[in-house]
Amino acid sequence: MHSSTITPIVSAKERLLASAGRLFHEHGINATGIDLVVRNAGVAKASLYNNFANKEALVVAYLEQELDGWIRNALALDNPLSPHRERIAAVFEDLARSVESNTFHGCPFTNAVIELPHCTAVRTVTTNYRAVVRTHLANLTDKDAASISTSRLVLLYDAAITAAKVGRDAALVREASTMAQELVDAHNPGDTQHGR
Amino acid sequence: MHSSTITPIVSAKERLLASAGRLFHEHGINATGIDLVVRNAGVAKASLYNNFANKEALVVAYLEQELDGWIRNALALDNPLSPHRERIAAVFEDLARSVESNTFHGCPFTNAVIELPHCTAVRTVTTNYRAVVRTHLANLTDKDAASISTSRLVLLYDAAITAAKVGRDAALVREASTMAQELVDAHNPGDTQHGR
DNA sequence: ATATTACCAGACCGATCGGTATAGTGAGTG
DNA sequence: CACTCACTATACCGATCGGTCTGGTAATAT
Repeated sequence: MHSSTITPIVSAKERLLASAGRLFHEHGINATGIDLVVRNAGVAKASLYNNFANKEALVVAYLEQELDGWIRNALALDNPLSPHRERIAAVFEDLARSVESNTFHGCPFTNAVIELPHCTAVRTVTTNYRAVVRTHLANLTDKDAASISTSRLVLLYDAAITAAKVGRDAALVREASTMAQELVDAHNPGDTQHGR
Repeated sequence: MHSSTITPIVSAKERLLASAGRLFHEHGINATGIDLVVRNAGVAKASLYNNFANKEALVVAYLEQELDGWIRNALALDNPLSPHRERIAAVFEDLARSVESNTFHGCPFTNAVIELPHCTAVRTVTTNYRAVVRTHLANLTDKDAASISTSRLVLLYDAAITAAKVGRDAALVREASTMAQELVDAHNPGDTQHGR
């Protein structure tokens, strides 16, 4: 296929992924039937099975898309010239904002693992996601990814998401943010330290 | 009904709740059909609908049973004569053990909220559960339930559970435990303080 | 001109879902 | 004895599930 190919404005595959992204995330994976995904995408059912082997493959593609989005968002939020504590705070602040605007429906990976506890493909993508989060948090503090304080940041991020989704408590999210900043401060007594 | 009534060794309702407890928790609520619950309980389908209005009512009863079990377990684990930090550590240690023995399938309330995001009855029981947890953690440190450090303990408990279920990482659970103990120590400089 | 490709519309499939209805059993009570 | 009550067993219901199949259209490639 050459670059001159026009094809539809957006391909059936893209529309399906966009539809799956909305529906799976807002209403859950098991509660979202294939027919609904297809109708919502404005696409023929056959187009789904031309692009994905089955529903599970669609779910995995959806999660990979979410992982990609997480990375993009994380990089967009980060200012490498800011002090460590501010870079960390930005991560939590983004979460707190989405809780308050009621656009938060939980971590797509956690939700997927809970909805499909025996699906190994889901576990694999989720493991990738968690590694990415850990690495990113480590980068924000210029710490080795294996360090104890990185584990603590991961824990606080887990906590904030659960408190947001299950507890519906933005104050808890902000408290987690405070804890994370204190953690960074404790390891960087010089305060206004900068990233790479 | 007099006390002389024998009835079956265990009633159909009890067997249904036991069956639901196992299946909902291990395989998820949506993945567990009514027929399976009934068969696993060794009970007639009609007996289910004689005791519960519908599946949702069974789910709520299951969660109430889990809440009851959580409280009983928490009290059994607690030694009010131990120092605060040990009382807190016991909560996390119990969690870490169940992760390592692969008997941990996540928080039933978190799982239910994610599986049935639009069910208000599930939200209600879950809110109760979270209040119970908060109060218990506050009691373990003799702190006012509204205090900041109680919020932090709640966050660390959320974190430990998520790290266990999604991250499958007992080391993270233990790290959360350490953080909780440090938190208690910081607020109780006299160390070997005792409860009520 | 022809073959291929990507797509749409929708009928259709067997399986399973939550839930109901029918019929019968066995122990406890008046 | 008749009656109730909790229970079992199973057939059945409409709806929906994930997935397949047929048939047709429009654009591209050779």
